[in-house]
Amino acid sequence: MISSGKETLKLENQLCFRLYNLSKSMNRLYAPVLKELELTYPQYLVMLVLWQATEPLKVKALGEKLDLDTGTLSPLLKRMEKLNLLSRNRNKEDERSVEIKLTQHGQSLKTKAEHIPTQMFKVTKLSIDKLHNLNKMLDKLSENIG
Amino acid sequence: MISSGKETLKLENQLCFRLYNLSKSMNRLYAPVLKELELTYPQYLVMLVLWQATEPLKVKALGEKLDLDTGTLSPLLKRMEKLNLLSRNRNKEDERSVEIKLTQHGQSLKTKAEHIPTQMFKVTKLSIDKLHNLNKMLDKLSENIG
DNA sequence: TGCATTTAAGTTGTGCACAATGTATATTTT
DNA sequence: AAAATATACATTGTGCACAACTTAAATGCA
Repeated sequence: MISSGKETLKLENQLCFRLYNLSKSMNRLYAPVLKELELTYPQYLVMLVLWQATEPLKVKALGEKLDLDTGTLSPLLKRMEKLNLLSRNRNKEDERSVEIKLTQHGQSLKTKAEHIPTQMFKVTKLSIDKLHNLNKMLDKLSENIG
Repeated sequence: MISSGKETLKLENQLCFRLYNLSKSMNRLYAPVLKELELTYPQYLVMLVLWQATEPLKVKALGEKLDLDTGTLSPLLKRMEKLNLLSRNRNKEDERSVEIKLTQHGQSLKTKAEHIPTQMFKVTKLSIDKLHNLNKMLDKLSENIG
């Protein structure tokens, strides 16, 4: 039962705590694998977006895809530029925006990353059906609270 | 299909990205509600543990329940002590350990927090059955990767 | 055209997470 | 009992997240 009783304040009953812990667990799971590419987890997410992109992406577009604001993205992208993963250039047509492009090094990392999703899927020990089902439930939840 | 093909590196296909985003969304959902109690989300989790506890908890025990190490907990608990939420005292029997106890103020906040789980449950727009089902799937995943 | 408004990034400050290391106390081993 | 090991917590340093604010360029409109 869901009511304002004794049980509701128990840590173990909180969906948010499960998501918080799973997110941390995932991070820890990815960290050693990504270390081989010298990437942090958020940097990996940026790379995922850029590897898919067919043209330079503005910071704003990146932020929308990753649900991150410039307060997070600006320093993150600066660090990635320093690591020679990408370039940041002011758009000539609109000097407000900055275009993010992979460097050759950044592009070349894609090959080394291609095994990661499969490897991680195996670690979850989920069947493909269960994964799809879970994804669907999480998407629905995202839609409801996002 | 799961294989090392084109699709696997797509951001939208990553379970980890869903969890990462949902965790952030949850945080944002809780932030304004917790602000009324002057708590951050991790501080709220600490309070959930302490509100349930029948005796003072050692930092280590708290860390195990929350899956946080002392590098995170020590400064977090210090901030909470400063906010007059809890006290930190060296154990007389074992000077290595530190006992965490709620202050009266910390204890009194429990009443003000009692509406939060129910309120948050409503926001998710999930049925109780679906919530239980999702919780079960997430616990299973936790067990597999944790 | 001039000025207010909007838009795109960047900056500042706070609070986590966590790896790596340090410090002090307790326990175990010899 | 002395030395080695283990335990509990703290500290340092890096990298996010995000709120709040700033800066500069583009757009809208009187």
